[in-house]
Amino acid sequence: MDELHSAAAGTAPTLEDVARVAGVSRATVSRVVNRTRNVDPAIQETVRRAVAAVGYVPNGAARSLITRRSGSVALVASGAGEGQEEEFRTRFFTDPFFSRVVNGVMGFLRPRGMHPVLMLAESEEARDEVVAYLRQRSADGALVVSTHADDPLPELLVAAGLPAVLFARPARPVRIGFVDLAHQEGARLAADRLVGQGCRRVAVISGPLDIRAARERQDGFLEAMARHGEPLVPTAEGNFTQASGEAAMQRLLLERPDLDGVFAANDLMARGALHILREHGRRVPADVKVVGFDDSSAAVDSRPALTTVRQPVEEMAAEMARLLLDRIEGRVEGPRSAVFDPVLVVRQSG
Amino acid sequence: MDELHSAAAGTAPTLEDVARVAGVSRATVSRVVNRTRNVDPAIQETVRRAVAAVGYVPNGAARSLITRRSGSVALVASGAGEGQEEEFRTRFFTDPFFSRVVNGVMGFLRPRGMHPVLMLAESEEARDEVVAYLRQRSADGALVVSTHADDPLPELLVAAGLPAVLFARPARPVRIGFVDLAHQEGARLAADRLVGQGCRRVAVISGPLDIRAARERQDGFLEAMARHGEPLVPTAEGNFTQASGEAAMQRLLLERPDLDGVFAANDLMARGALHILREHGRRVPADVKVVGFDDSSAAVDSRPALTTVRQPVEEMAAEMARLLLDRIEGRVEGPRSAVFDPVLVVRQSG
DNA sequence: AAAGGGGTGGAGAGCGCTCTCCGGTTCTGT
DNA sequence: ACAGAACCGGAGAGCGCTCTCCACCCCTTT
Repeated sequence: MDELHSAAAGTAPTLEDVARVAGVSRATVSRVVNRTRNVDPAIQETVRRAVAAVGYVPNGAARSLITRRSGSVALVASGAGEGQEEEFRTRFFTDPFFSRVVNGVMGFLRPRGMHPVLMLAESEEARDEVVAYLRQRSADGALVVSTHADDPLPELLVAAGLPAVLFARPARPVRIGFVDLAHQEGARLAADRLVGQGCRRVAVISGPLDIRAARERQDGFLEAMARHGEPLVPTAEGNFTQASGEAAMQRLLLERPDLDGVFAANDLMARGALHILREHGRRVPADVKVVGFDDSSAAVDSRPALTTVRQPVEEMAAEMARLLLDRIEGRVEGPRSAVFDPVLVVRQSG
Repeated sequence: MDELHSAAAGTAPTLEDVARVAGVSRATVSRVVNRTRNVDPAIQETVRRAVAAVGYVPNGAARSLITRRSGSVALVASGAGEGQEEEFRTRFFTDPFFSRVVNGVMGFLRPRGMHPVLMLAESEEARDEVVAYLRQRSADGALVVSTHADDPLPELLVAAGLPAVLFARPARPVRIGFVDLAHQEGARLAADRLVGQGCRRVAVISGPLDIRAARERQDGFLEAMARHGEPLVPTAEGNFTQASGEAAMQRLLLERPDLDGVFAANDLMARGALHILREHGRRVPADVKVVGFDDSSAAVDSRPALTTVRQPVEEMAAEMARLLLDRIEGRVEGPRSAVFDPVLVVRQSG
């Protein structure tokens, strides 16, 4: 009640107010509130009562002015080539990948009292804003989900001495931490599966080859197929959207009408392939087997449900957050990284 | 170069440093940086040069300590009944709805130099944290995406006198702004469409009926069907996930094997219905017509693509952000709201 | 019993910024 | 030509907090 009253009074109570009510000094109240030093239990109780009475909540700005910590981290969606900003945004937000990253990051940050601030860095202006935001200490560090190979943001952050961790290994070697997946290994799992299921004429729907992960998935797959004695595998490039997967599948069917296996570099494109295959009268998995990548919600939602290579995005995002907090809180010095192992998840499509 | 140098020196330059280099007072630098009052052009130039030379970026905490603005707003996913926290999170993050809200909110906030901080309020503890976060002025207001009817968060925010706007009209009348859709009207569009396409035996897959929007969509549909002389329409309740839509469709087919039209309260459930219908040998739209709701990415991705009722989530989210900023910046006094009109989007499924 | 040590509360100095005043200069009006 | 207004830069007070000292008390040690 008092709380509401003082809130309605328009002027939020300060440490000073609590101190006056409790009959102690500002410093003592601060110590009780932050559990920063031993305080006489009786006084502690008095202070807590006073805090409750006036409805005190510490002012974040005043606190972070001196602690030099904001309690939040920037979660940055970075990438996009020149003039593709709009496309980047819609693609990024439509992909289940985004939600999974957010979910994983929040799962880690929340119990630690930290919060993610969403930012986009799809243009030079936006990148500068991200750097400025961090430099003005509005966030303690950055989690960067970088898609494009030649994204300049990681290097900008490193140059400015700002704590940052990437999702995906940077294209050029930069002194920065990251989490990543063993994409090639994942692609190998897909290849082994298709071959193991008796496929002899397989094809690949790749992601944009200027994205490292997309290239690694393709390379890993082709390499594994070569080892299986199939050096000639037709490929078609998509951009990780379902529509692009559909288009790629169309092209592959034209090129190789008798194909009996498809590896798509993500589930969304695999789902597109499924649609096209059905339209062309191919039964999956009877006539053609399809293996996706990611194990996103799209894999479960597809009919037939997708056999896919699991990328543990939530765990990776959580680890990314952990690496960043370790940096921020000074537990580690140099950049640290973690590479996760993919797992094959067998469902109906292959 | 200087910029990098001073950054590397570990101690960020302050207004004082810029003032010294420029040979003016702190106040003048502040005025130039903030364009807050006219300053002699020559001095402006000198100051700007000094700012660039030392690589100055204003400290956010110090600034917001005095301006009482943080430059960010909380974007809160609120709801979840007792003990359903986990389910709430996965459902929320899997639904394309979430991404669309984020996209719309960012589109509006970004040009205005504001940033969304993601928060979850699926438990009492989490709700208190959200309120505390706002009371400590770490965010200037809250955008609340509330799913559950008896969500206490809106009232908590109002009671604390905090600026907030909801996505969806609150269940109980609360003095708070919101954006919403004319759900009943949207459902009517769906009913008219199905009847207009010759459907005589239609069924409804509804959302969770303790969610206001879900109930309105169902009520609106049933009412419209009654007006069309079809008072008896079988319904099955889902929870807005594809899996629940599949289960609901199964039940409806059992109850009414001869149905020729289905209205699903969102696209995800409609997609589930599509799958079940195909498994049961029903052709869409030849045998059964299906109309969804939302016009999310799921509508476009489905085969056949969904005829659906468009909810302009991005625009609504942007409007929600606009209403909040109006409140924060004191342009309006009381809570203001906006209700959007749905539009029928015709594709293949109905 | 005197000296030393650990624990606890208070005083006070800032963190880096904005903003109100104030004094000085230049412009306007009569 | 002179009063008054308009304009512009500087000084200085604080926003609300944390944190370093310092003073004090009580307990231990010789």
